[in-house]
Amino acid sequence: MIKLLLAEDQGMMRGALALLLGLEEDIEIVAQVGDGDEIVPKALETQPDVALLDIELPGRSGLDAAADLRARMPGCQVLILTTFGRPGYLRRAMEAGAAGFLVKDGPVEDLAAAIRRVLAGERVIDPALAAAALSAGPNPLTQRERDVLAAAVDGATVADIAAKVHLSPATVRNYLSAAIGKTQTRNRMEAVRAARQNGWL
Amino acid sequence: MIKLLLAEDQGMMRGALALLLGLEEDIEIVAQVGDGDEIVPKALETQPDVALLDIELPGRSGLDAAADLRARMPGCQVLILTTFGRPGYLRRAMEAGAAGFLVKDGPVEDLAAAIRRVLAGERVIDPALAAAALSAGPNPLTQRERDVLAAAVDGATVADIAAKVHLSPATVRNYLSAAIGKTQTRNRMEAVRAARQNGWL
DNA sequence: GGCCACCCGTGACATTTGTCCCGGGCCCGG
DNA sequence: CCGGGCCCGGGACAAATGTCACGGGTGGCC
Repeated sequence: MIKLLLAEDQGMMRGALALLLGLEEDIEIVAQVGDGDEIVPKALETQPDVALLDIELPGRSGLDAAADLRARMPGCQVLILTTFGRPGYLRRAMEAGAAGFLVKDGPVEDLAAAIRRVLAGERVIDPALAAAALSAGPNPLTQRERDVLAAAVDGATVADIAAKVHLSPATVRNYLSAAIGKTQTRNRMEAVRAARQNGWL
Repeated sequence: MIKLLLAEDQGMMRGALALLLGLEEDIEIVAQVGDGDEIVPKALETQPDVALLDIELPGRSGLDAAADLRARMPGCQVLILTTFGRPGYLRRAMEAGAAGFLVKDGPVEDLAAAIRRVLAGERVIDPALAAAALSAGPNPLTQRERDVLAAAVDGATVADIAAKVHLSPATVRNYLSAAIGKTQTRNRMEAVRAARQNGWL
């Protein structure tokens, strides 16, 4: 019996997946969570064999939780299930020690199969996605550039960003300019878009 | 037996819901589509009793399709199922003649129940959402303001927008200014954000 | 007909944004 | 020790953006 932890914020999706996977004879859902902060505690409590994690969750990101989980429960395999097949996400998932990476676009049938393969020690990754991740190259943005860009997401002015990140306005503009240059874009908004698209955030 | 059409772009979600609803004794899925343009043709072909529609789809929006469907198949009830409980979405869904509006956050159990209630002639709407939709008031943006704002989503410059909408750059700036004023925001990005948040698009 | 809302455009203006060049500090690797 | 990277700031300048006032056109409504 494969013991499974399911982390997914959308109630309907979580419920549907739980029911679905529960129908499989060899799978048992031992925990369901809708918040990233609950993943590790619940896992330690219920000792699942596989953790199926969404990336974008309230609280901690599924990727953060994955790294933690690998460190604290090496026997538990991590399978990432996400809406967005962003190259940077895949890269970070691999660095966090995930064994597999699925996008929610694919057919449901893949899911149970992937869980079994992951438990058997295989790696499960969409080949097209892997190619995209490799061709995209690593994240060119520096830590501060990411911070500033992240603070600029919803139309904040330079002053707003400066306040949020505790920096001088002048410095903020310098970082923004650098980020715009590295992303090969023409302004803040495009830079944010490009960074998110690639999973650089 | 309730004949159901299911429109949802995420393969995994669509598959999971289909399997799930298929387990109900009184529900039969007669069609599954992942593209907004396929909704009406498929419905005409399969004659469902209820259409379960996502809003954000490739091709036509689920809301557009809903209006069409109501006009061409008055006997088919429309149930909107969406990730985002935006006031404007709910409003538009009602105007399009939808009988129900569910968000994907809720529990799966609600779904089958909602389908049956809708078929019985009831309206299914989250009360909190209804209140929000009423308090938000109607869409204050004019057609052109929406167009311009929509063209500005991903960081396009004034020149880009002007080209996309076939207007003078000066005019574009005026419309943007008006939209910013009406949304009570400080710049393009915030205006776009506010408009999307409210479902004004 | 007058009023009003929306459409489309111009010109002028202040502010914001993006760029470049310049400092200084820190730490790491050669 | 000397680069080179990242961190943090300042100043100056051109370009883009947001605002305002102003034209004219259309069409609906009273």
